[in-house]
Amino acid sequence: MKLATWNVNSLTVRLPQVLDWLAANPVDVLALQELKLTDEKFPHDAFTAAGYQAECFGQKTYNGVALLTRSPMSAVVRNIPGFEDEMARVISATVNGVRVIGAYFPNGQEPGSDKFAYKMRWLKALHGWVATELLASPKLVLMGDYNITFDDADVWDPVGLKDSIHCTEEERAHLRALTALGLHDSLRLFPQPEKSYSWWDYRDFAFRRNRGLRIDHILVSDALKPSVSACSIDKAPRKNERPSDHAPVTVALDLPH
DNA sequence: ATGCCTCAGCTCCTGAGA
Repeated sequence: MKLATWNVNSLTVRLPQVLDWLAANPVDVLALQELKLTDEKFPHDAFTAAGYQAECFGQKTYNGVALLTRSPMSAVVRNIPGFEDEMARVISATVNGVRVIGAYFPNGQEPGSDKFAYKMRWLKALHGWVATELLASPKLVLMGDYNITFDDADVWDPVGLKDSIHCTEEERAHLRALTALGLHDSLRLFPQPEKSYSWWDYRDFAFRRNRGLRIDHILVSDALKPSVSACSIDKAPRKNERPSDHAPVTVALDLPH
């Protein structure tokens, strides 16, 4: 079973690239973030033709998430139950016995801002909910655009960006609280190239200079960890014309069928 | 550096992203 996550920064603009990527990378599950479109505009037909069913949670202009799967989904849940939120950031479903959560974590803008405070509240709510989910569904994958780096290895300029958004100790403490639930950073279970990032600013030739951050993650639960056989970041779509600023991340699980 | 790109929308500028 292969799963992937990709912040596409407008599905309207990126749909052809998503279809191309799926054709070349026929994963079983793809979590999408930043659709930037409403449910009525979600391209169900295009994904059906590509062999995927979709559950979407759209929103106008900002946010919006979806899950694409080859097998049927059950128990689809939108956002974090019990956490009032105007923004469409989370969609979860059970696929082939695995609980899959796709999430677009808040950006936070700047430490000390209202948006940062919202990010902290959201992270706390996510933690409580995921803890409950793990009890009911030990085989769980939490993947998406976390908008948080784990440590300096995830940052192209750890000195210059120290304590800036995505790199603060407060954000990282929330990320560690998630891993403390028994979740594992899939990418670091395997050797990776030096300076592996999943996002690069559109400006200043950041991709060409590999000035990026690793903020898109796939966390797998204790129960799934022994079955993880690979995890990688696919930089190829970032080289497309009109790319998303994020690259997809893929994980492979060896699960009995 | 109040910049740099990119996207959506009450679209020819602004807000937000990260």
